[in-house]
Amino acid sequence: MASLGLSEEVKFKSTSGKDAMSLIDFVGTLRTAPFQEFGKEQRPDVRIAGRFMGQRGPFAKLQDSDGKMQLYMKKGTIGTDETEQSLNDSLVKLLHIGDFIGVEGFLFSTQTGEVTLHVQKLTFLGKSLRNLPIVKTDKEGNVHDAFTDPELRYRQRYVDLVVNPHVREAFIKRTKMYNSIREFLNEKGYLEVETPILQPLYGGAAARPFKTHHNTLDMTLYLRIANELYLKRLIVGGFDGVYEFSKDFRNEGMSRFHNPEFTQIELYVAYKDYEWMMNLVEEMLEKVAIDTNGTTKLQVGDNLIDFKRPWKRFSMYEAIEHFTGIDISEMDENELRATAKQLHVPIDESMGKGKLIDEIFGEKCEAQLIQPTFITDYPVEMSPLAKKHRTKEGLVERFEAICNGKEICNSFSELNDPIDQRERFESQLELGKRGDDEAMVLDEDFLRALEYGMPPTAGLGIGMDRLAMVMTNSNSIQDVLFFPQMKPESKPVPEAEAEGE
RNA sequence: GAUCCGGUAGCUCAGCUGGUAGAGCAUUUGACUUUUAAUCAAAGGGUCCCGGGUUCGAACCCCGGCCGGAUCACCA
Repeated sequence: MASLGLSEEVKFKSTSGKDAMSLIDFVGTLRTAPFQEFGKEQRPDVRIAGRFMGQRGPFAKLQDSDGKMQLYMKKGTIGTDETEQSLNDSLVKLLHIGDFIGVEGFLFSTQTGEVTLHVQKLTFLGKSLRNLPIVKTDKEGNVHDAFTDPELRYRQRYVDLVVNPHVREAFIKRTKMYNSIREFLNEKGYLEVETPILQPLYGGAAARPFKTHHNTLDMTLYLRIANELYLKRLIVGGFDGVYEFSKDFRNEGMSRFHNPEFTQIELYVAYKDYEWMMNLVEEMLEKVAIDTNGTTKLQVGDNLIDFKRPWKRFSMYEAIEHFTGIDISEMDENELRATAKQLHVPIDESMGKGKLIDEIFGEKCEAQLIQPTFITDYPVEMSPLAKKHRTKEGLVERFEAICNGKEICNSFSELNDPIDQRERFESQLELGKRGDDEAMVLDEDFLRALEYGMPPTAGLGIGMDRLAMVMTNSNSIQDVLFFPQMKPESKPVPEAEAEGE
């Protein structure tokens, strides 16, 4: 904590007559970025504002949202008369790392060639009472005293963002990713929509929900686990293409790939199928890679991943045969069970045919798919909302894109046969009765919507956090969420409370 | 939920076999008005995560707990 009292600082400011420059003057005025390409000649009347980030002799660093700029604050030169100069010299001595100041002066290039603002006017704008961790980088690019403790970084993201430029860059990339997708979909004429987060029935995925209660209606509501069923209602309503960036909530385990709240984009387009959607995904994610990183080739961990079209496509059976040498396409449940055992895939007795196939794939194939790859044609048991395959018995028209060993999207030709959909829900209910707590619940209103008729539709869901991890080369979902979920800090009981009321 | 690792100054970390709590940066004061992580000098700064236990003596050993990370499990 700074020993300099805040009141002292404020008093100083109020007596120094430095309010002449209004705050408005710093809003929307020049930032540091335009000056980084500065040449040799001086450039007058430059005004910037930001955090004071330390001083050595007359040279100081100012940091704003674009980066850092050097200031030259020579004693006795800031201000128009001696009184002001003397006050400013005192103010400079009182500055603390993290304080906000506004400065005005002329730009010049120092002996070492660094673009520097020679400060002629100085305005105090805000006080920092806490010591920011000082991260320094030397000529070789080595980082000293980095602010690295993950717990502190996540709990105090504001500090992380101030002192770790790579962190803010990752979040800027995340936003670019959203913008890129919006631009792509809007250009195709699809409508960005919003649907309920509080839902009386949770559907569209298999997951345990968060449950809450509405007082006035006196009813249970769930935080959505997906928005699929609502977007399809909109397709029934006549929109040709709708999408939503959807914050979804799943009351399940946490890991470096799972946060209880996360974001998916879901897209539904009428009169299309999953083949068409595969092409859209390739085109869109290639663009996203370029828009976020300037290239289709991204270094992710140890892997160089190339989003350039076209991507490899495997059916799930082909993928399993490719990685295990076993053709399971004609096997019944008992043969699949034997095969899983032979491959040392952990299984249990409750697993049906579809689950066994999915398990073999997940265990033997998924992690080995590094380059973006489409896996198509999933078992019908795993996909109660997907349309049955037009030629392959027991399968649905579904694909996932796998990248860096993880699923990044899921898509199918949507089931638009209301009778089939009712049967699928009913078999989900059967699974539920047999103890599958992930089985979907039957949504009568959704079925009613389908009964009015839904055009053939292609649907897509992309895990935005997973995609952001790839696009920013992040190892944990926490690195692409500003405020990842954490347990509360344990606080010592304040003394006032300990003394009683 | 399981296993492993970690928690010491604002930050990054040392701390040996259990024996007075340490460094660098940051902060404060003074000098310096210069450059480019780190000028010099001095000073201040600690619930060693919490609670028990063992011991003459615990940051260190033991037990329990809290928080975090990794891996696994779970999660289509």
